[in-house]
Amino acid sequence: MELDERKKIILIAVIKNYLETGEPVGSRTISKYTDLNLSSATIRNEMADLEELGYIIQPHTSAGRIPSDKGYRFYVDQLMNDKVKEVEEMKEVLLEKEEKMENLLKQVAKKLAVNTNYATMISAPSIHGNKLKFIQLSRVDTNHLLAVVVIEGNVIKNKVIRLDDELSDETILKLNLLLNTNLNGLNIEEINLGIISVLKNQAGEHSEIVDEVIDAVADAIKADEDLEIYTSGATNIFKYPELSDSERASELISTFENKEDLSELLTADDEAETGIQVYIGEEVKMKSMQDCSVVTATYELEEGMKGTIGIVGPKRMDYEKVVGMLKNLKQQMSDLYKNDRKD
Amino acid sequence: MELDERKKIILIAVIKNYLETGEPVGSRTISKYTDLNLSSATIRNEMADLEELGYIIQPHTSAGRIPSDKGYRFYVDQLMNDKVKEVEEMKEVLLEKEEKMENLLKQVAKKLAVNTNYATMISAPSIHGNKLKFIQLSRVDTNHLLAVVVIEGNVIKNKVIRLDDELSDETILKLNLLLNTNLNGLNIEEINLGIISVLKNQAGEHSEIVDEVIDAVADAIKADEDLEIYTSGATNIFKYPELSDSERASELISTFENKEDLSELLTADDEAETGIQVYIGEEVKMKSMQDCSVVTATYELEEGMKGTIGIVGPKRMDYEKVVGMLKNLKQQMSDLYKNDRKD
DNA sequence: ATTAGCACTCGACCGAGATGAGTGCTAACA
DNA sequence: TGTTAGCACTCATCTCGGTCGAGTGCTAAT
Repeated sequence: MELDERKKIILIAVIKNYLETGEPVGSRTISKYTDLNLSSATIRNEMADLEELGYIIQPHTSAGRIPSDKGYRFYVDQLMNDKVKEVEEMKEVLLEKEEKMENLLKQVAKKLAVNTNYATMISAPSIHGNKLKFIQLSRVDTNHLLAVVVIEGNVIKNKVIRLDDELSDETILKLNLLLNTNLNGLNIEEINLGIISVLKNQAGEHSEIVDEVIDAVADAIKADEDLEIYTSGATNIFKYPELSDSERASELISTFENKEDLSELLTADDEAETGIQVYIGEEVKMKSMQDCSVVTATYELEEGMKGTIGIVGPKRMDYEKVVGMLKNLKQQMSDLYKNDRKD
Repeated sequence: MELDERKKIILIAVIKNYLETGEPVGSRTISKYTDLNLSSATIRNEMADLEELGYIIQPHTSAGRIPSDKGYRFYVDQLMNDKVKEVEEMKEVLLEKEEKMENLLKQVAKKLAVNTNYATMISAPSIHGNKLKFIQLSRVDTNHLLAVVVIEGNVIKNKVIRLDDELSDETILKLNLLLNTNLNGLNIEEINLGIISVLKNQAGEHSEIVDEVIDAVADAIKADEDLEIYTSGATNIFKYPELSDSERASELISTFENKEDLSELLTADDEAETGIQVYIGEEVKMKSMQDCSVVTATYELEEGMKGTIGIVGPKRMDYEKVVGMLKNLKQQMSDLYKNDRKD
C-alpha cells in the first residue's frame, strides 16, 4: 500500500509536470524529466501501478496520465514542500493607511488575485459575542434622531430614527443616560426581552425609540455576520482551458457572484492545525466548484475577530505557491492590528 | 434618404426577428413574417436598398441580414414602441423596509438582472455640494474618540480617533461646540484651509483632533463619490452566443468586475430628455464593451441625490423591454423617498 | 529488474464532398 | 413600373474518411 521512494518521485514528476502544462503527461517525458535514469518502459510499469493504486488517471487509453484527487491529496499532504512565500506588493497594500476595512480587504483580494492568477475571495472579520461599548443618541434635525451604536472592536452602526413628535434636548439626554447605564458592557446575548421591556417601561412614552435603538444594536451585529465578502479575479479562470468552456465558466462565475454560496466555502469547519485548508475537487462543498480546488486561510485581527481568505483555481493549482502565500498573508494580517496600526 | 413606409416595416421586421433569434434573417422569413404580402424577391430588393443605406449588414455573401449600429439606432429613436413596463417583483423589493441603501440597491440590481437576462449595475446616489449637518465627538474608551459626521441627506460617516493623551469630558464638550458652531451648515466647498486653520488655532493643543475630524468630513463626501457600484447578472452574457466565446466573455466580465470602469459608463453625459440613454455598439465609451449595448437611467431620490442604473447586453438587446422597465424603475425609485418611506 | 521493440488505441487535425439557407440577377408578367 | 418566378451562385456548416502522432501495454531479450 505504501508507495516506495521511486513511485513517489514519479508521482511528484507527474503532478509537477501536469501543474505546469495542463496536458496529460507520458512516460517518455518523465523518463527525461527526472534523473532516475530509467527508460520510459520502466516508468510505464510504475505508472500502471500508480494508476491501479488510484493516484493517477488516464483520460483515455492512449493518453498520458493526470493526477487524481487522491493523487493531489497525497501531494499536498506529504510530498509538498511548504515554504512561506511573500505575496508581491502586498506589504505596500497593508501598510497604506486604509481608512476602511472594506477597502483594505478589497485591495488584498485584488493583489492576491493578480499574484496567483486564481480567483480570490475574502470575508470580513466578524466579531463573536462582543460587548456593547456605548450608545449615543443625537438630534439631527427637528424630526430625525441619530443613534450611534459602538461595539467592542470599534464596530459602529448608525441609524436614523424618524420622530413623530418633537423631543426636547432634555429628553434626549435622559434617553441617552437610560440606554447607556442599562446596556453598556452587556454581551449581545445578555440583551434579552427582559431588559428590553424594563427599558421600554422606563422610557415611557418614548418606548418606540428604544425599540429602534435595539434594532440598531441587533443590526450592528448582524451586519457583521452578514455576507461581507469581497472577491477578485473571477476571470482568472479563463486562463485554465479545463474550466473555461462557457458552461463551466458561467456556472463558476455565477457562484462567485453569489455571496451566500461563498460564505459557505469560507466558514472553516475544522480550523485546528495551521489554519490553512485545502479542498481538492470533490472535497469542495459547493457542487458547482467540484472541478476546482479551494484553499482557505483564516486570519485573526484582534480578540477573536476572524475572517477567511479563499482562493479558487483549477485542481492543477500551484498548491505550493498558494499555501505559502496564504501562510505569509495570514501572518501579516494578524500582525496588522497587533501594532495597533499607527500611521 | 428618408425611408418609405414599406422599408420601415421591413427594417422593423428584420430587427425584431434578429432580436429574438440572433440569427441573420433572410428575405423569405420576412416575406412570411410580415403581412405585406410580398414575395421574397421583392423583399430582397428592398433589403438591398436598406443595406446600401447602411441600416442592415450582411455578415457574409450568402447569409441573411443583421441590423447595423445605425439600424438599431434608427429603431430605438424612431420605430420603437415605448411603453412603460413593470419589472416583476420589483415592488416587493422596494417596499421591503431595507435598512441599508446598499442592500436595497443590491436587490434592485439582482431583480433587474433576473428579469431582463442582461447584466445590470447600479450606482449609489451621490450628493453634490451638500451641507454639513452636524458633528458629534464622543469618548468610546480612555484612548479612543468617536467622530460622527452627518451630511445633508443623512449620509453618515464615523471615524475612530486614537488619542495619545487623555481628554477630559469638558474638553470634548468644548471641541464639540467649536466644531459645530464653526462648520455646521457649511457647504463642503466652503470648508477651506482658512476655516481649518482658524479652527486648529482655537483648538490649541488638540489641533490634531480637528485634523482627524476634517479628514472624516472629507471622507464622508469622498466615500459617496467613490465607486459604490453594485452589479448583478454578469453571467447573463453567456446566454448570448455572440458574446460568450471565452475571450470576449473574459474581457466583459473583467470590465464588470472593475468598478472604476463602470463608473465611467454610469456617469451620464447629457441627461436632459427622459433621462434614459441608449448606447449602441461603438457608442459605448468602454472599448471592451463595444460589441454590446448599454442602457442607463438616472434616478433621483431626494434633493439632488442622483444615481444611475445601467444595463449591459448584446446589441440585439430587447430595447423596448429594457427602456420600458428602466422608465418604470426610475419612477418607482424616485417615489421611494418622496413618501418619506414610512413602513 | 530493466529495457528495446512492436502492435495497437484514440484524440486531433485536415481536406473533400454534401447540404442548405440565402443571395443577386434576369426575364416575364400585371 | 412594380412585382414575381426562376435560376445560378456563394458560402458557412456538417460529416466522413484518412492520416498523424503521442502514448500505451505486452513480450521477449538482456
